[in-house]
Amino acid sequence: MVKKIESTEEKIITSAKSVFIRKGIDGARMQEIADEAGINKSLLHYYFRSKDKLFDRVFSESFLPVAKTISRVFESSPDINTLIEGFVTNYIILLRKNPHLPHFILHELNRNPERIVEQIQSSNFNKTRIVELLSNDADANKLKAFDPIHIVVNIIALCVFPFVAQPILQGFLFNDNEADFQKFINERTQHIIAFVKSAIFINHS
Amino acid sequence: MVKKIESTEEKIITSAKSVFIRKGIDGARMQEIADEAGINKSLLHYYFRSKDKLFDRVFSESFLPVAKTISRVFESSPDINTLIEGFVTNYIILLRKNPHLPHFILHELNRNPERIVEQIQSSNFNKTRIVELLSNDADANKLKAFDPIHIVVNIIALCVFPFVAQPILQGFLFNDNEADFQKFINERTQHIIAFVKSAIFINHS
DNA sequence: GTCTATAACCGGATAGAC
DNA sequence: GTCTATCCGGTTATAGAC
Repeated sequence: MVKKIESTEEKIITSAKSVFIRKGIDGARMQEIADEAGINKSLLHYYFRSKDKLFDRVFSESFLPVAKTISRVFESSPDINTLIEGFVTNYIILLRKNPHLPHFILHELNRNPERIVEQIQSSNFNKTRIVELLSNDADANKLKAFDPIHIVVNIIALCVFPFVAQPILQGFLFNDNEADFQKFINERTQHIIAFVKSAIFINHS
Repeated sequence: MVKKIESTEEKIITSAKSVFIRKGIDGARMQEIADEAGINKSLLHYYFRSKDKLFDRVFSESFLPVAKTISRVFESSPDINTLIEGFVTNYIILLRKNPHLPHFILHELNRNPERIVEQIQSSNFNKTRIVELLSNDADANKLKAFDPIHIVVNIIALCVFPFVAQPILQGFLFNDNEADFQKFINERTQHIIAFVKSAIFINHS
């Protein structure tokens, strides 16, 4: 592992990500971002001019990898089985690396939906792909007659929700035991794949 | 419908709910709450002393009905079928009435988990109930061998996620067409019930 | 590019008249 | 109980030296 020397700009982005994701744009303080980056507060303005512009940069850089990952799996899967396994596996890996990302994105989306309309467009996500895949297998009588759109939402919901709701699940279900929650997350990929297949395939073992 | 005359205190609570739920505690402005209630800003402090205390009141009043609804269904269901149907039906009704509530609760939970530990306790939610129900039917060989905890999380995720992610789903999947999204939500109760049953029951039609 | 000092602003909270 | 006026702390943003 090479000890990477970060430029000032990179240091700012790194710490800004950390602070914005934890506190949201309103809760974040420029001072805290500066402190965490080990630089002076006014340098933030020198590099990014305003809090809003810094936030925009952080949001894009956070959102894009997620959209890319989803998009890539959807594009490259030849059948519905591969799609489910690939999507859940890769998405959970991504979420484990960035557990607070879904909450951050959902929060800022709700606060300011316009901010990311163009981000969605630019990620050229092809939603018809899964509909195609599901339709093919449905024609072959292997699938139950569920609406493909609901199935897509289900798969994403099953992956994302535990991360968004970590505090409440940990409190309610695991008596605030973080280790038990992590164990739960570790089992999650296999569980979701089995659960979804069991739901949608006819005569699934 | 009786035209209810709200006291000043009630008017404040009503508008504070609306503003806090839309903006979060950090984004909310006392001035905006006062404007929406049609009263003077300093009256907020006369009635609730501080923004934090006002927020606490709003949060309890928002969170409790949700906890109560969940708790009631869990307690009163004699078997797993009734539980799934009752839970999904009642929960979606609740969410349709308060579409921004999940996002609000999840956001404030992430920002400040301690704030509601006591709320969770006071709702005396009995999590062992569903485990019992699932274990009984599992013994009777009617159920597949899924971990009950995952199933509980799955059901909640399938209900809650579309509401938390409304802007992103509407943008991605429905080309920003609100009516299409509402149609999707209308189908949701029946879909989730069918999907979950199909996943967990052996030889489900 | 980086720092110190400070301006400009905003928002929660209070004082006090009515 | 309700209002107007004001305070005061904190936060973003800028000016200017180095």
